[in-house]
Amino acid sequence: MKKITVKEVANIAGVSTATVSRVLNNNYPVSDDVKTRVLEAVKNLNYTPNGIARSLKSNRTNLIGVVVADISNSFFMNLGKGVEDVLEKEDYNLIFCSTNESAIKEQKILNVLIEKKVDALIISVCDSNFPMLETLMANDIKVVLIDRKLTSAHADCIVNDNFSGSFLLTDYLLKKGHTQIALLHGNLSTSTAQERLDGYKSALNKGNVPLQEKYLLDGNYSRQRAYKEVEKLIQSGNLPTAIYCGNNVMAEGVIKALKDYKLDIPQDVSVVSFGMIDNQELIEPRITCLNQNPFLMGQKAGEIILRKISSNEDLMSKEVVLCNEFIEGESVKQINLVK
Amino acid sequence: MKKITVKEVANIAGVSTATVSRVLNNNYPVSDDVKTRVLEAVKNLNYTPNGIARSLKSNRTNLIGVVVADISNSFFMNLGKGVEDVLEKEDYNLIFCSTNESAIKEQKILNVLIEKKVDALIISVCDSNFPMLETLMANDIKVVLIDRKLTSAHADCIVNDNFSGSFLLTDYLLKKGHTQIALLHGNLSTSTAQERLDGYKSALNKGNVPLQEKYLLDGNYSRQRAYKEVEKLIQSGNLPTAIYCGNNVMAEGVIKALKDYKLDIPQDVSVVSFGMIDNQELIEPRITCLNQNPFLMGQKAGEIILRKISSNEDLMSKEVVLCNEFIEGESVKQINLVK
DNA sequence: GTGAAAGCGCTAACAA
DNA sequence: TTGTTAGCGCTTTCAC
Repeated sequence: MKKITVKEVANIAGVSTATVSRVLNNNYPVSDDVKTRVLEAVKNLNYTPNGIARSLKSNRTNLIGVVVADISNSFFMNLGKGVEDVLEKEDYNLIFCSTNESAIKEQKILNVLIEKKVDALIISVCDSNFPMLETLMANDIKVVLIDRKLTSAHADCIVNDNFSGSFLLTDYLLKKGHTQIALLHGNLSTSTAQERLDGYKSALNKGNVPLQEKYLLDGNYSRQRAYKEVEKLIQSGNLPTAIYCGNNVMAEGVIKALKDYKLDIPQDVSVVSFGMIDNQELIEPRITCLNQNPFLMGQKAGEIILRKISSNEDLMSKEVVLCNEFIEGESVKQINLVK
Repeated sequence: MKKITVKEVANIAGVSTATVSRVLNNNYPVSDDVKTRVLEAVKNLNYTPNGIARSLKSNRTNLIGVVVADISNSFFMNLGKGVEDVLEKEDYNLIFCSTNESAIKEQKILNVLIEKKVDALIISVCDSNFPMLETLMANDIKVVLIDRKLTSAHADCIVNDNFSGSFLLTDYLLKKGHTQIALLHGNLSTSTAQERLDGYKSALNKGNVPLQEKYLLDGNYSRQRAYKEVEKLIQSGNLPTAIYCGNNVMAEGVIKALKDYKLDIPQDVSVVSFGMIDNQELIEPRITCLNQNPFLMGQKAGEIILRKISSNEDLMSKEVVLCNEFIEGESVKQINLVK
């Protein structure tokens, strides 16, 4: 199998390689006669240009890295779909990568993506301290942070209003009479987990409900960990009246654990979740939650990327904060207050 | 920002570019002295090799295209994770693409992937007639078909035992006394939908139950379409005693529709599904289904890809058929037979 | 309007 | 063990 290159096409069409390129890119005047001859040759030879060679010249790959914590979490999946929705129209291709919340894996992935010369990177960092940002920028890779932001550095980012959302959920539980509220939080080195923790604390504080260390549980944004933490609560006899799940997958783990231990939601334990679980509408009881919009997040990220790529000037970096929708289900019991 | 290349590194280290390359690739003898000098320079300059240039030379990109029908279907998502599980160890990166069951979109995606010079392609074709196969092979791209196979051409593929699985599910319904069984099938130009239809027909035939055209519903593997088809059944008063859902997402649509119309599963209608829905274990009643193993499918595909890439000889093309696990839930009612 | 030729950054054959 | 150089396939400047 012989490889077909511009050279072959040029030979067949009886023109130079430069002309072939001009016809294909349609960016310089070419006589109609020559044009048709070239296009004919292209067709006959079934020629496809080599994108790699092109990239080497142009310094653009049309590849965008999308790095998230957990590719099997539908939240990140939908986020990716949002990005794709915007970028595919512009003929970009996405490389999806999953860090599994490991900074080491993240580091490795980023190095590969730098080598691959992705034009831009959309990343959900697994630590709010992110030294690689400079390296990426030094390599002329546009970066947009998504869902999770950094403590210091200024970079474009799209995030949720985690603090307010968390405050709202906690406050809702308080209003329903709960004071024994466990927070199953994610990896605290992420801004999302940290801000949700802050919102929780703030609501408790406002409600004059003391914070109890035993109710701060680290679920590491993992279904399994969440399951185990609930198991521990049950076995220790420390069951709170409500569990606030820090994200969708942990909520799934919690619901499964309660189900397995024959505890009823909300009769035995109330449950709320930051983020909606898969097939939420098919599950009884409906879980009261904050519905994020990862697809929209992805779209916004895609749009920013496009803007950054096209306008080469350094735009002011921008923080987009998306609001969440509160969905009231039947997963929280009204507790009678003992006055 | 100056771009760092082998040249810079060579200059700083006081050696030739060839030597730098040799040190980096560690494939030719280099004196220890030189080696340390080069590595030092690499470190100081914070040099990362340009993978594009490398690819142009080596004719390998370490990029694998994964083309599926619907990236938001967890079945394909898990399939992708399986592929990644095997290939990431070998430093391959995946480009995920979604055809949305459109042959036109598929065509476009494939052309892009050819240009991008992916080393291999894992694809769930949206039509069992797949003329692009030749073009791909002509471009020296290794191809593995996944989940769906072709009518004619011989290509490596990993598929499910759709016929037997479908027969089993249908037969199960028959044994439970059902004779009015609607099949909500997918796009019949795919082998999966076709084989499942065949299995359904075959079981009916064996059970001496006549096939009823009105119960062959095209859901096009879409949640919305499935929902609408059920709505139509309900409104027309033609409700069968059982609905067999041709895949997981259609099952979701069906359950949602029945729920919205206040029809009880299994009291009013029985439901079975080819493929397990998301959070199946949290949903009441448990849906009787065939549990596929998309992750394993993905792994197998990854393994075949690796084998094809490393051994350059043309191996016999191979068809791997995976079996499914039957999971009995409580979504099918026993119907008393009128003798 | 078209061709010749340089060069993107890297690797490998050949020389030394 | 190390350096020189050609060339991967394409685009684009410069000349005609």
